[in-house]
Amino acid sequence: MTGIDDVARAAGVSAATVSRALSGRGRISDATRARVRAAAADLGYVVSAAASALATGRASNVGVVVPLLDRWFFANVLDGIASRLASEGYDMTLYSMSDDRAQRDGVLDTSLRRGRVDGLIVLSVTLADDEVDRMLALELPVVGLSATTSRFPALRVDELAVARAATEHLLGLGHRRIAHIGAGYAGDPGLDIPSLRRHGFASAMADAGIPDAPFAAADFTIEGGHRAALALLERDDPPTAIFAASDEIAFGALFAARDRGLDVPGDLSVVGVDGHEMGDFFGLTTVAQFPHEQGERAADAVLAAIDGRDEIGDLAFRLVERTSTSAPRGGLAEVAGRPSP
Amino acid sequence: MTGIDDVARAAGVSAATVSRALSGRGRISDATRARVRAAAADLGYVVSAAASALATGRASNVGVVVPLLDRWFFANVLDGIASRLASEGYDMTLYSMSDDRAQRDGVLDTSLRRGRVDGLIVLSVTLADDEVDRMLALELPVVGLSATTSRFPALRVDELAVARAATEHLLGLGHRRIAHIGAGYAGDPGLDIPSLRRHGFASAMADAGIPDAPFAAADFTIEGGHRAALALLERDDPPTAIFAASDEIAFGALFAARDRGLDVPGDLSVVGVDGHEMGDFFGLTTVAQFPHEQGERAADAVLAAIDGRDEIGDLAFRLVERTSTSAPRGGLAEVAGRPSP
DNA sequence: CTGAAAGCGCTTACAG
DNA sequence: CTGAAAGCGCTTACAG
Repeated sequence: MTGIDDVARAAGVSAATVSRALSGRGRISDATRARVRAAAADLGYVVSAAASALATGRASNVGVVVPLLDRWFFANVLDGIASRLASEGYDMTLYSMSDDRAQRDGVLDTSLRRGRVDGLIVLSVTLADDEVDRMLALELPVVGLSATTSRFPALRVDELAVARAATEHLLGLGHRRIAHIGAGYAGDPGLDIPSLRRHGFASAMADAGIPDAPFAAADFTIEGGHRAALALLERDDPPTAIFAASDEIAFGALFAARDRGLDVPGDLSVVGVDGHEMGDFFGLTTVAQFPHEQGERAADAVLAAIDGRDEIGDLAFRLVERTSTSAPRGGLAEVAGRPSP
Repeated sequence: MTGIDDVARAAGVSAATVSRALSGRGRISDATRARVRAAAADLGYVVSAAASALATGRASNVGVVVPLLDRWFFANVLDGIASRLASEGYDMTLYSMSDDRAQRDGVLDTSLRRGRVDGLIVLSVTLADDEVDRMLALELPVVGLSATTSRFPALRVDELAVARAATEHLLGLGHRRIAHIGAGYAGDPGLDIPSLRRHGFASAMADAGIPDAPFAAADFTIEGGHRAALALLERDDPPTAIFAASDEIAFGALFAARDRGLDVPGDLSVVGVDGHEMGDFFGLTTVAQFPHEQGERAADAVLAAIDGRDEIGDLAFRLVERTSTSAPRGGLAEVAGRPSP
């Protein structure tokens, strides 16, 4: 491999000067800098990551702690992180935290302690308190993305507002019998996403004068949504609209409507959350989140944190109206300028 | 940060001995080894990646070159790679090769040349010849996964056999009017996956005495499959079965059948390829591949290559029969023991 | 089996 | 603006 001395020789300067020319740090004449850079490009020389890291204490590498690495959403987040990091000259190494105890310990107690990274992005992994302790003990800048703990800074979307946006969209169309499919109150109700969405739904409904809006529990899958929606549709007063806590749940609800011979949106309106890549095909109205952009934001935030700056803030979302929602059949939709009684 | 000298002091030995005890290399008494390891565990000491890499020339890190990091399949492959690598003490850093020219150059000419990795796994990125040149110039062990070049070793599934399995499943059920939806002949027909699948289909049909089986082109999406299937179903002699080159295409075909009021599998059988996570919900018969296992195999293969060994071989696939395929209505299915005329 | 010492390839005060 | 030299934290022949 060609090293710094080869470049120094080719450019007729010392290794120190090569280092300065390439890193941009320290004063150096424009002429020498140009000569050195040309020589380096010529020889295809690139600074060794290990030597540079050892000498400076900076690894130019960011770790990303991910849950089961197999969800559509996370893959998109990763892509966003990677693209932003790359443009700043950082690499990205992945640490996957599954449910396997030994594996998690390995990540926290060994992998992450090797000093390979300058900072950490933690995607929404659910961490036990002692795991957070160990992560903080690393003394590394940490940025969470929808983290389920508040012990390190995290980018979040305002999930209460997300749920309100979906619910108010339905209310605005004239629906009153609106049901929610999601998960029950699980972890910290102030941070747990399913809890926040359910809470946002309930409070939007209450504000509209509908205190006990129906709820059905489901895990975040098509199957779960399908089953829950079927149950909801069998009630004596079936809902005219469903707010599903995720797009996959919503897909399940859409299938349930077809199975029951219901027209969407004529008989049943459905709105989801996520912006799933298949949503367009299903014509699903949804509150889209932007995983790729979230990844970029997270990358910017760690880089800022590594730099001692703070770039924590709220993440965007947007209601995307498609064909799965409309006014209820025979419903009294509010018409602009003619307020309902 | 606690360093090797702290451990040496605590254990009452030299740094050299600590290094030997922790790495397992070099002779050392059982007693000292135990004492050193205890001291290290006590202090939470872990060898610095940078220092170790610089001293040994080994980074204990594998690079994974990935295409647009946003497909379900790749996410699963990555998960497989990560889990296997982690258990061998290796980290995994990702290099994403999008369509952006500058970004690809950055990966090939800079990131990968930093010496951060001991080996490379290349997921099915389509590489230009000069890009392959530059990758080989790295002089790193490289293992491809379904690579579109034969200039480095790669793990592959026998795509001809995959297509035959799907087609023969349909033929065995008694279908004769079988259509294929896939992509046209694109790259190297001997390596390009869509081409191989189409070719496998055509040859299985030809072997069954059906030379010019219908084909419709589509990109590998639900929309593409939907459109192509609709076209196929409008023919004078619509197919009784469709072999789709991917599960997403197959989903599109399933939707097309519903749109046309066709019963699946009564009026139309559909078989896909992939083992998509939603396949079960759709009841889709498919030729499943195993992305997680593929990832593990790829990890094993680079590790072997780093070690100078060869572990290249074929990847598994399996026909998974669900409810989207059956004998054609009124078709003359072969009955066991009663061969058809 | 164990230690002292050189060396891995850079970076950065320190001089000049 | 530029160079000589020490140092980053390990590993590994070389002695003993």
